[in-house]
This record gives sequence, C-alpha cells and structure tokens, in this order.
Amino acid sequence: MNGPEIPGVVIHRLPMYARALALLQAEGRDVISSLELGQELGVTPAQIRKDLSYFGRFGKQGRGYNVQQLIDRLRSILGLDREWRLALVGVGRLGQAILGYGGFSPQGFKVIRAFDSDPDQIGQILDGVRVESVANLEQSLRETPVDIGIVAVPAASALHVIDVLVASGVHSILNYAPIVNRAPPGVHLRQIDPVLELQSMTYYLKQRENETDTPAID
Amino acid sequence: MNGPEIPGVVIHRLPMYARALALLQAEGRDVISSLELGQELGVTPAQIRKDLSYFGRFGKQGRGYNVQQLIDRLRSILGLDREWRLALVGVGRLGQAILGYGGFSPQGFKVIRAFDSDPDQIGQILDGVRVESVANLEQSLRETPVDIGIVAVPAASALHVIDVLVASGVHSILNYAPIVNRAPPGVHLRQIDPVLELQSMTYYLKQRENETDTPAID
DNA sequence: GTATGTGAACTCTTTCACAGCC
DNA sequence: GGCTGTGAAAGAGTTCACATAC
Repeated sequence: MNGPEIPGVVIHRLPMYARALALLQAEGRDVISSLELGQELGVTPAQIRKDLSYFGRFGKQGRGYNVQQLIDRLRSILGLDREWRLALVGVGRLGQAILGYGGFSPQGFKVIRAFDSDPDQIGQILDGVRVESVANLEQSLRETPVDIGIVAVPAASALHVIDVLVASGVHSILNYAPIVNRAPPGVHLRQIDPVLELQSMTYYLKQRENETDTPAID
Repeated sequence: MNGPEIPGVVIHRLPMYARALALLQAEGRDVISSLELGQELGVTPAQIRKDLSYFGRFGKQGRGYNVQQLIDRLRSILGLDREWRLALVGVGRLGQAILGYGGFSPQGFKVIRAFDSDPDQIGQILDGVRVESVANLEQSLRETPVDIGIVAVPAASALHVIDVLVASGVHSILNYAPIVNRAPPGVHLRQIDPVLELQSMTYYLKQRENETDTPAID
C-alpha cells in the first residue's frame, strides 16, 4: 500500500517551495519554471523537479508549473490544507512571544492551550488563551487533545515536560529549550536552538578571520 | 595551506557534542567512549569518531576520550573560547525575548547593540542595552563593529535589514523572520523558522493518521 | 581486553543529460 | 523551441570492520 519512502530532506524543502510560490503568486505570477523557482530559492532546477517527482507530475512540458495548482498540491501533500491545534508549555518571555506571534495562525497553526508552573501566570488570559497549571497538563490534554506541543520552558524542566507531553498522547513536539535531543521512539521532536546555530556559525567566522590574518603563500 | 574542506554537517554536529559533554562533566564523568557519547546523543559511535578525526586524534585506544580535554578541543575548534559581539535588529516581543534570554551570555554571545524603528522604543534601555534607531544602523555598526547580526523584524522589512547589515560589514546573520532565504554571496545566513519546522512536521502527522485510519491489508 | 582512528564499502542525495511532450 | 520528468552517473555522507595502540 505504501508508496516508496520519501527522503526527509525532500519533505523539509517543500515548505520553502510553498512559501516562495505564495510570494510569486502575490506578485501576480501564475506560471513558473523550475529554473526560475530555483533562482528564487537558491536551489538547482533539477532538485526541484526531482523533489516534485516523488509526488506526481505537476508541470507541463515546455511551459512550467501553474503556480496556484502547485501551491495547492504542496499544501495538500504537507497537510497544510487544514488546521492544527497546538499546546504551548511555558509562558515566560519566550512563550509570550510565541503566543503573540502572528505568523502561526495564518498558516493554520492555532495555539489553543497554554500551560505554566508559575502561580502568577495560571488563570491569566494571554492572547486569548487561558494559562492552565502544568500540573494538569496530562489530564487536560487527554480531555482535549492537540496535534503538536510547543516546549518553551527552561532547559532544566524541558525533558520532564517532553515526557509528560508524550504520556499525554502528543507525539509531535517543537522544543525551544537547549537540551540534548533524546526523543523517545515514535516521537517526532524538532529543536529550535539559536545557540546551536550560533555555535556552528562561529566556526566559519573564525575561518574567515584566519584567512584574512594569514594571506595564502603561493 | 588549507586542510581538506570539512563537511558542513560535521561542523553542525560539534556543538551538540560539546553540549552533551558539558552535561556529562557536570555529572562528574571524566572519561567517555564514543559508544556512550553516541548513546547519549542518539548517534552512532562511528560517526562521532569519524567527525572528530577531521580535526585530530583526541582519544586513547582502549580507554576513550578525556571529557575535559575533548570539550576544550571542541570549543577551540568552534571558536567558543572567546566572546562574540552581537547586534539585535528589532525589539518587538520576539526581540525582547531574545534580549532577555539568559542562554546566550554564558556561551560567550553578548548582545551589545539593539536597533528598532519604533520611536517609542528608541532610547529605551532593555536588559542593559540602549535601543538605537535603525536609521543609524550602518553608521553605528561601522563605528563599533559586531561579529553577528540577529534579525527579529517583521518579514516585510527583513530583506532590507539584512542588506543593510551586510553593507555595514556584518557577514554572519541569524534571521528569525520567515522569508525566502536569499543570502548574498559571502554572507552566512541562518534561519530560525518555527513555521517551516511545523510545516514539515505535519507531513509526518498526516502519514501517521493515514496509517491508523487504514490498517494495512496483508 | 577494550576502544580509537581510518580506509573501504555502502547508502543516500544531488546533478546530469536527454527522451518525451507541450 | 522550451521545459518537464526521470533513469543513470556522480558526489556526499555514513557505517563497517579491523589494524593499531593503550
């Protein structure tokens, strides 16, 4: 029944394609070739065609892709043609920034529950969401399930919160805490980790400096 | 003069190794094998050994790696043994969460400048950093350079801000705005993009649902 | 005995290049 | 003529397996 397994790298590129296409559409574009889309994204046209070929044949030879149609197909493939319910754990500064961020909702990601351990926060309504006690997390999520959990608590409690989310039936988690990623089997855990990004960027910064300091001796 | 080019994937894994090692050290561990470190991280021991072998020979056969020594070597390779100065552009909710985040400073990443376009914010002092007008960005950064720029402005202005940062001599940028990534040549641009993460997570969520809905017919 | 470091084998991913179609 | 879709080739990255060292 299953088609061939589709590489994870391919899945990861599709949302970018969808985003670029939406932009092009907003500019009034209604047909585009893999070459142009590739230039837009800094990606080879062959890669775009190969990626899309995993899912079907969406283009017209000699012409390119219909922008609207391709957006629709990508959104359907990725499951972006419906709403997904999220629960946020941790409403500190970061959690509040997440709640207030206007970029999730238009993409169909609705944060419908929020949890915290701070008694001063519990009961507050932040951006239309009532903050519940994290002590009720499991029971509360069993009553009203969500599709995805967002973890925005300090590193020290993140592993515990992730365990509780999993126990509550949440298998897809977006984690902002800087922990060592140890997803239990069957759990889809993604990290948002600016420190890790910075810590690999510095390698290249250092390289650049070294190049400048010691000009190559030919 | 240059050694062989080291794959980017390898560089990206090193900060995780360093983080796991720091944790192990805090637990009092002072020697570790690639097997154990791999179990900690969910990575094969061969991968760890191969990754490290790009940079030298840090272990002792029959014994493993000295935790402290390996941390020091990794930090030196990545350039984490010094301070890096950052400039933040955009002090809205997200920008303020970034300024207030306690996780950068202990790792040597100091946000020393902040910029915004909102007249109500300009002149304010947030977490010890005076907010300057984004109109002065280029001049200000030319006077007091930084190593890395952080972009936390709305998507509509992000491309412009990135251009100005580059013009100001900042070639390493961590961008939080959901844009189509088009780094000018020679610029090291990294995206922090939770929406993109969610949009690929849903593919797997959908898969899981389909599997559950239609049990396989053997 | 035990675990590293590393060529060789393997697997995954990207790119090429062209037949087929518009 | 122009661009897609796709096998085949090339290139990257990972894992194996073992000689080597402690």
